[in-house]
Amino acid sequence: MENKTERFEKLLVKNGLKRTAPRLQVLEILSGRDSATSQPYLEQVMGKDADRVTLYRVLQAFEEKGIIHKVLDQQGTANYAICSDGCSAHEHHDEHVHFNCDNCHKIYCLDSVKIPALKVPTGFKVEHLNLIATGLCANCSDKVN
Amino acid sequence: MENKTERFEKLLVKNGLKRTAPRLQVLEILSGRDSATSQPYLEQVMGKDADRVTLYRVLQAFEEKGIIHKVLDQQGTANYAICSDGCSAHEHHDEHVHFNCDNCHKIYCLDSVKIPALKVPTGFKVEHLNLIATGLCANCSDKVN
DNA sequence: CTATATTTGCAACATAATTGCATTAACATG
DNA sequence: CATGTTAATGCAATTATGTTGCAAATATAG
Repeated sequence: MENKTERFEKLLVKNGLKRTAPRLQVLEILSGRDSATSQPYLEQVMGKDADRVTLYRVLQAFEEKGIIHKVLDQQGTANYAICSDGCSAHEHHDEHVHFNCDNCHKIYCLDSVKIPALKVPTGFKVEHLNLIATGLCANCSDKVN
Repeated sequence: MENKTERFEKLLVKNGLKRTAPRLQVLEILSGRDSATSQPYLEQVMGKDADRVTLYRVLQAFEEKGIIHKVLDQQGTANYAICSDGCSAHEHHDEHVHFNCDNCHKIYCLDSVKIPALKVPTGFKVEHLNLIATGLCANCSDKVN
């Protein structure tokens, strides 16, 4: 099996980004979680390993290259998840539903749930659809009920 | 025909809010626009008529009472629109699609477009759905093409 | 008109994001 | 593997955004 870090390094190179510590660290963290990761959380986990500004820039670069995608939760906080294959600098294909749990506040990418096509008024040209469901995730609905 | 300001005053009273200048002004501005209005825009338009803090509080009060609803655009900026009838302090019924124009950045409430029901993985309990479409609005797709 | 409770505006504070720039590190090249 | 070039980082300073406490002002019930 291919080494994870190795995969990340290739991913960076493929996108013309240098293989630096903060970038690899961000990829490690994001890949180790089952839900999207908030900017504040990343900041906290990275601690003094990287400057706050660097984190902003890493995330921005990754998003531009299509390595990660941003999801805003109901509070407007940015959350990031690694894109599935098929995203690129010019096109994001993250049109799956996101689920924002009211209890644990995690954001899940429901890759299996596609957003249904939509009929909009004449004149409007839909480019992307962004659907966020809120409620209780599988974990929390167990615990709460 | 009933006077607009009069209607707003009733709306405030009905919700136990006092009929103050900043509140009426916010309602005037919001009602005079065909799309949701961003917090920064409101701040700018109100200028020195009301303090920034007052605006925050007015918007917060209105949202709590179900007079307006908040929509976050793709940048995470708060935008506000007057609720259609049927919203109250305890329940918002703004589950229509919002359209965020990439060109003019306006946010339209597509009241006529309902969000289709969704099939989510076992365990997830959906409470609310929030669908934002991006692309070109009717105005801009005219001009651009 | 007056008493009372809300609401406002100000000031201070707290948090989040952005920019410019000098230093450092990656890596292509010879 | 030394080194020049370019990209990336970290720091400091700035700007933007949001929050809190409190005194003064104002809406409205009586």
